[in-house]
Order: sequence, then structure tokens, then C-alpha cells
Amino acid sequence: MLNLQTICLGLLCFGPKSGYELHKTINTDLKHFQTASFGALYPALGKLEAKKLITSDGKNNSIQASSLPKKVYTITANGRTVFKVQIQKTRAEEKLTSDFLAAFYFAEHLPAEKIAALIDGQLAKLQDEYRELISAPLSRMPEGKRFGIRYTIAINRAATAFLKGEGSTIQATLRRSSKKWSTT
Amino acid sequence: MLNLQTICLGLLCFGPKSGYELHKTINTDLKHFQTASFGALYPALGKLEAKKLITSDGKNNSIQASSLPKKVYTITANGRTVFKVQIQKTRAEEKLTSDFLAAFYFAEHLPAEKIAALIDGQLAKLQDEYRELISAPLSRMPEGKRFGIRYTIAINRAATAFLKGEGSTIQATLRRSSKKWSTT
DNA sequence: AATAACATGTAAACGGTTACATGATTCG
DNA sequence: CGAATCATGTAACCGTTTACATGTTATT
Repeated sequence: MLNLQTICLGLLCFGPKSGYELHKTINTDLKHFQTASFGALYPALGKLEAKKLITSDGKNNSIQASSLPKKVYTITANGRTVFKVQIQKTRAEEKLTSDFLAAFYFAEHLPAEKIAALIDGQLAKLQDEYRELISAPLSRMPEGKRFGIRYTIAINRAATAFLKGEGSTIQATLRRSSKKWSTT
Repeated sequence: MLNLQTICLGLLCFGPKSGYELHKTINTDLKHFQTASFGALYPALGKLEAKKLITSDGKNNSIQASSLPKKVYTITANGRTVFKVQIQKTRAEEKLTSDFLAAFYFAEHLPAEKIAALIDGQLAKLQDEYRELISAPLSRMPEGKRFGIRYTIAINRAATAFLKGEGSTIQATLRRSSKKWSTT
């Protein structure tokens, strides 16, 4: 699996960026397939720097050490090589961890209201994601990125359609069977 | 997020099981939204036992300590209560980590053959998943589990359709732009 | 007798989250 | 002047993977 270090190298191939900017990019543009917290990001950048795959123009050297805390990272020639090797090795892998599906697997233990709330919650998440996806400037993007967004939109639409179509059916069915264990 | 301990409690609600059986169930029946290795599972079961949420009939007590190594776990009354509380708290959350989508985000660094291989790989994975999903005995399942499987099938179909439909388009487009950096 | 599948467990390392701690800059 | 946002980093903890270590049972 592609780790955060490799993702950072890849993003830095597009141009120099600070840790803060990388964080923002990952958690907005890459949100649908990757996230990263600061606590994960800064150590990852530190390791990349130690390996000389990136360099930073930290203001830690000369006189005005205090002024700007911003530290911009640039990928090295070696970093680009390492990234290319990593990305070439990448296989089509994905891993989904879903509390939504897990909850349904154990739906017998849930009251009908909770089932309804889960479906509503999932629909809301899908809608939020959808809004973000369609607002991406597709026309000014390389073909690969565009493809990823369209793929994600296709899945999002199918999920939404399913929940809108079958959501009410399941709610009715489960409401019937939920009479057994009255809300304790 | 639901952790492995909670998943185990939920599965043990259906009846007593050994660690090995739990491993099997998780990595087949729950595969599309959760996985677990032995190295994660056994410590999780140990913690649950320490908390008295499950008990084991380990053969570690009397005379024939050697014979059957199999250790069957049973959920306690307290365990059921804790599980119900956990599952009620569950929100519709999901987290996808996708090397497939990440690779496309960085597609500029990939040769056309690799792009084709990624799409083929993803289609193969989807097909494998699909085969497993449709072979599930839907008729003998509680409504909730069935719903989860049908939801996953709906998404799987949309993904497959997209890749079959647009896969060749992207390959052609990227092949054009890939002339720049001839395979080093 | 060999092999596959069943079965349990530990230890090191990894990758990540959450919470904490601090401070600068910009905008209203 | 206060709030939001920009900005960097650490430490404790969590859950998991990978590799290791061991042994049994069933099948061929």
C-alpha cells in the first residue's frame, strides 16, 4: 500500500509546498481516497528529509530566525526517482472500512429509528462528497485526476440511488421485525 | 470508528466461536467492509476476556490439557450490554484508502501499459468481489445483512460499468500524452 | 508419510490519530 | 482587539501488520 511519504513525494512533484499546504491538499483534493493528520504528516516529512528525498528552506539558519515560521519543501532529483519507482510498483488495491455497513450487519440489534438515521447520515455524507466532486475544475485537470473524480462520482451516484430507492423498503421491513426488542 | 473488539462482540452475539472461526468469518463474510489478521484478532480477544465481556472454555484447566488446542469464546451478559451501547453509538462513517485512485492522481508519471494494467487489475478485483457477493445465500439472511450485500453489489456494478465504458477512453488519451517521457 | 487446513499465540515495527503546546498573520 | 486561519511540531497511545514460533487434525 502507498504510504503517506510516497503521497507527499508525489504531491511535491507538482511543485514546492509547505507542510500546512500539503495537509490541505491531501484533505481536500485527495479526500475521497486518502487523508492525513498533522501528527502523521510532519513526521513523514521529517523522514523524507532525513533520506534526502526532499529539502526544506527552513528559516532556521541565519539572522531573522524568528520571522516567518513557514517551511517550504522541495523534492530532490533522488526523490523524483524514488517516487517513480514506488508509483510504478503500485497495484490496484483498495481498502474500505465502513461503520455504515458494519452497523447493518448487526442491524438486528438496532431500533428502526437508528436504521433510518444511519441511512440519512450516509445519504448526507454522499451528498456532501458529491457537491465537492462536481465543483472540481475538471477542465483544468490532467486526464488522470479527472478520471479518478469521474469514477468516484459514478460510485457516489450508484450508492445514492440505491439508498433512495431501497432505503425506505429496508426501513419498513426492519420496523416490522424490530417489535421484538422494544427500546430498552 | 468501530474497532475490532466491537466487531468480535457482535459476531459472538450470533453464537460462540473460536478465534480461528472469527478470523474466517471476518475475512469472508465481512470482507467488503472489514478485515483482521491473527495478530490483531488474538490480542483483541485477550482484551475482551480481561474485561469479562467474553469467556473462553480453554483446555488449560484439568487433566487432558494437551488434546484440543481449540478455545471457544462465549459472550457474557455484560458483553451483550456493552455491544448494544457501542452499536447504538455508531454513525455512518466510511474510510476508503485506494492505491488505484492514488495512482491515477499521479498518472502523469505512469506509462500507458501501467494504466491499462491498473484498470485490468481493478476490474479483476471487482469481478472477484462480485462473484463472492452474488454467491451469498441472501434468502437465509437477516434483512440487514442482505441490505449491506445489495448495497455493495450496486456500487460494484457501477464501478465495473464505469471502467468498462470509460476505461478504454482514458487509455487512449493517456497513451497520447505519454509519448513525452518514453519508458526509461 | 506428506500435505493442507486447522489452531493459538507473541514480538517488533509501522503508521496513524488525538491531544497538546506554541506562536504568527490577516481581516473585520 | 479579537477571531479565524495560517503554521509547526511533539508525545502518548492505538490498532494493525508482518514475521515468527509451535503444534494438531484430517485427507490423500
